[in-house]
Amino acid sequence: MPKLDLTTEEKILKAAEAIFLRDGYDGSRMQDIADEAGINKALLHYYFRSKDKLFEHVFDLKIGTFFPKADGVFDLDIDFTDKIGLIIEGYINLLRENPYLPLFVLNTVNNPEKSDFIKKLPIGLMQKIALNYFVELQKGKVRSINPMQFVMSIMGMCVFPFLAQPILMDTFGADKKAFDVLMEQRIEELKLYVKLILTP
Amino acid sequence: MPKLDLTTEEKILKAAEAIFLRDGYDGSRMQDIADEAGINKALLHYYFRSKDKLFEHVFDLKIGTFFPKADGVFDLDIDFTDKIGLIIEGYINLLRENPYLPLFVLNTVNNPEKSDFIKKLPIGLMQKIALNYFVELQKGKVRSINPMQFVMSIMGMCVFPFLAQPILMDTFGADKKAFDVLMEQRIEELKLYVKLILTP
DNA sequence: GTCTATATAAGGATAGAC
DNA sequence: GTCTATCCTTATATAGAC
Repeated sequence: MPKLDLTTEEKILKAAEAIFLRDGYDGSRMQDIADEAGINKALLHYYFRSKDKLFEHVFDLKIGTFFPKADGVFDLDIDFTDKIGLIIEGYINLLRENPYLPLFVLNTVNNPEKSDFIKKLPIGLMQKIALNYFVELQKGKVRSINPMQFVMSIMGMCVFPFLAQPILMDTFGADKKAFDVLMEQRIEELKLYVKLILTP
Repeated sequence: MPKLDLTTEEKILKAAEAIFLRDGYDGSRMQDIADEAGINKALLHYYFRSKDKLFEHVFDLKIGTFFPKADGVFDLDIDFTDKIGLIIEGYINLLRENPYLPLFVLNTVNNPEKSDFIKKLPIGLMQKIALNYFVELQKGKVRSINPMQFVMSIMGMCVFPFLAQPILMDTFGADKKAFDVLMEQRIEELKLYVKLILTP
């Protein structure tokens, strides 16, 4: 796959992203990245000095998309339940574009040598959801639950199918297309679950 | 940590499990496993021939615990909702004992070179849940949802916190003990969610 | 900036003594 | 069965020509 209109640095980052996300940090070879980029190994070091540094660049570029992006949602004049629904919809659609991202991030933060990468994660939305939940609870518009447990549940329900994609595809005899359809349908299913959980 | 009352083979398997689960296949070194077992590298090969073979032994030993074990549950004379509740309780308690297991399994099945390990997964319970769900649906005792999506959701809600444990501990400023308490509380929270989702 | 060639180290696997 | 010493391949990283 030629990327002739990109600068060398862009070619490297794009290739590194593909390889690191597919094979993980330990499983990736600088040679594989060079091949994917259509250049040679030495250039990787010329641009990024080391495998570690290259990895960190890739991580920084992708990290913004591990948590759902939904900054404007809480300014909308709709029910809290519908706001959560919009976040879920945006998140699943984002994961459909980046199916390998969750495993990549979770491996990184679970790697004892890379645990300080946790600090890079944008966890603001998680806290924002919990905060807004309490406001709604005061108004008596949502059931009394544990907001941390709720947020973990939302993320788990959105992320897990992508982590387990190979298992699910094998179990259901599905291909990539069928899996994607399943994820598209999942949006409405999860919106329903959220409504049932939150409605008092 | 000495394990003097174990046979050498047991010592190796125990050490290999610890290292493979912590560092993953690619991140693990035969030397690390030997050190952990208190023996030398050569013995690993004497007993298991290769790193690949050793890994497969560890995988086979642990794989039974990736999916919840709950064979007897469906014979009990209780509501379907309560059966699911028992499965969740058993599963989360199992994960509390094996917090690294989900990432280990998911990495393995997502590894292009180990994708045939998927065949080893005991997915029987997943199908059993879906099957029993349809029976209950006929009786009108549960809401009409998509059972596959539901099963994925249950697993995601149970498993995700353990995958994201380092993030959660950092975010909440919690230590291992506090995290474990959070997971214990999670059992009842998830039982509530299931009840709200399934009750017509 | 980009390449080829090479240094240096790490890691899996084996040989052979005990 | 267990050890030390070593082989051999692979991988990161650098040197130096163009």
